[in-house]
Amino acid sequence: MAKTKDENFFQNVYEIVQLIPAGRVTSYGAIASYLGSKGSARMVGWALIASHAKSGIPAYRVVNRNGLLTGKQHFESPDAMQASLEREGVRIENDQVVDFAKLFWDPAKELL
DNA sequence: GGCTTGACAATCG
DNA sequence: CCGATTGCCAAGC
Repeated sequence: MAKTKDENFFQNVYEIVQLIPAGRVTSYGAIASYLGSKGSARMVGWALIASHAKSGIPAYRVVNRNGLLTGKQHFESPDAMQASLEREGVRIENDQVVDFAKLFWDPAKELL
């Protein structure tokens, strides 16, 4: 395996996303902050796009700060993200996670 | 090597 | 309350 420093950032994102418990969600900013690149939540989103090439990355558990399924458009189907979340017990309303504050999973705290 | 884009976030109007 | 703008950082062209 070619372990280049560049993949480090992506690898970190993949690991965190896979560590998200079912029925829970987190935000890009939280992951970015945990990685140290706080403020650059976009990088997390970019890594998630790359994660699409790799199976086993539940990217649907990652939503924006408002709990809005902004990235659903990047899935096979715009409804796949919501359907997957609802299947795990997460209720979605108007493309937004219900009780997002309760379901929010912060790696900096949970993985403390 | 520089400009553009982007699954965000925060602020301004 | 909602639309537009800026900041952030890395990848793509």
